[in-house]
Amino acid sequence: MASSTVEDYIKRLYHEQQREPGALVPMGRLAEAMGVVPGTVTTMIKALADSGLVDYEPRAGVRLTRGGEQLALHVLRRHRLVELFLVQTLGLDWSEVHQEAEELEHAISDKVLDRIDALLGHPAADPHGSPIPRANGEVAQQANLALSASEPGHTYQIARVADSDARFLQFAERNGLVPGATITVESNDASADAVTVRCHGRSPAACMLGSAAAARIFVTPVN
Amino acid sequence: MASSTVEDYIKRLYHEQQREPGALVPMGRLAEAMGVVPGTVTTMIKALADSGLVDYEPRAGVRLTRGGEQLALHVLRRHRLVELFLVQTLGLDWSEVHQEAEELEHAISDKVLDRIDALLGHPAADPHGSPIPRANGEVAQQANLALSASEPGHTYQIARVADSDARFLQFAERNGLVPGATITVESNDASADAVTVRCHGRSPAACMLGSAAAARIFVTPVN
DNA sequence: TCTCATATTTTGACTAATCAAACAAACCTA
DNA sequence: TAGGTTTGTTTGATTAGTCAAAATATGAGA
Repeated sequence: MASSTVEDYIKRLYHEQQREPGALVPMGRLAEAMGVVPGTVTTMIKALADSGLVDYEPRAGVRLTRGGEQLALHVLRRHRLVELFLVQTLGLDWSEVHQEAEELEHAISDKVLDRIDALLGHPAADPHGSPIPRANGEVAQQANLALSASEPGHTYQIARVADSDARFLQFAERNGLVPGATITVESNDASADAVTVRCHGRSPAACMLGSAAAARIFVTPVN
Repeated sequence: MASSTVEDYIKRLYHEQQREPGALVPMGRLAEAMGVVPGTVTTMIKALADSGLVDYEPRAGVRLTRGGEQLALHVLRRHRLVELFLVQTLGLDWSEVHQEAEELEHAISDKVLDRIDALLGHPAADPHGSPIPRANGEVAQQANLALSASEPGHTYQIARVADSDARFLQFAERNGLVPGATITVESNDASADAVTVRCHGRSPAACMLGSAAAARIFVTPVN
């Protein structure tokens, strides 16, 4: 059984790897993501390499093996099902469930997870729009077009909102920037470092986001 | 924050102390209950004494302080609410929830716990009939008359069934020996080391339990 | 009250995960 | 390509929790 620390490293590595699939993740990046000093990551990664979960290339970086990826998907499935459960069944706010799920994902058995999955009707995505991996390790491809890279004048549907910052999620919710919402990009000006969007079916006028914020919202083109 | 190991020691100590309130629990007993060697308990208890959770009398035993008891009740509240939740909301069998709750009780936040409490309608007892401590630390007194100490010919209501052995719980359920059931003791013979009970409103004839099993069922007299 | 069995404590060692700080390699850049 | 910066690795320590086995205290019986 993988310890919850191991699960966290593997999950984080999966996450970092998503940005550039197949590439080696540098140790420093993983250290920052995990909130530990680089030396700790070196030690840990060598142990994970010994147990076959990662490929480690000294001084270059690290990458999940197939087995490591399966573990990551398993953890992610737990995390995302728990998040949805907390919103759907217990009525928590989507901005707070990420933190809660960080703990619960390590404590939940497969049996309980299956019950939750059934109770929720075998959902495909968590409250932030991220796909929930199936028990067999399949995952739907997730939307990867960031709002910060969108075209002015075009219309999109929000697919996914990065889930780790509670403040940002509250802001997004207040402005109707939630998965499923249809928006039109009014401007996306690199020099102003900002994006303006109009949210369909909403009374308030357009809202503006800095590009750092816009980079946390992922969309799919409509039509 | 108490680690989950600390929470386990405190919870176990509370449990051992229930048998004889106020008495010192010998180290050996706690070691056996925790499944560790005695030396480990000595070390751990000294640390718990330093943090004010227990009173430790070397070579005599250990006892919870008021603060330790509050922590125990808090852990127990989580444990029992989780058990009931698993039965009521997720449909698990009462024989399997104890194990599941052992893990979950350490991972659940107060916020989630409150939601569960509300969802279940602020229940007073877990699926095995043990009282659920209130958030403020109050607990109802639990039934302490063991079926093994019952009087032949008398009628009782089952209040509580010890929850740790899944096999026994399955047996109890099959025979209608669940909290709330009304039973009449037909015989309780010390020399035969067995108790025979008739379960009201049940077609099968009386069922028989060894006194070790009967000691795990707690009853309250009717009339 | 002496002795022995039993319970408890101590000591030394181990694992997992971490940090601080010294060290080494890689990589720019002039 | 020589130097300096950045990035990564090593080393030595630390904390929590544990075990094995040696040492010690307690209490009960003779």
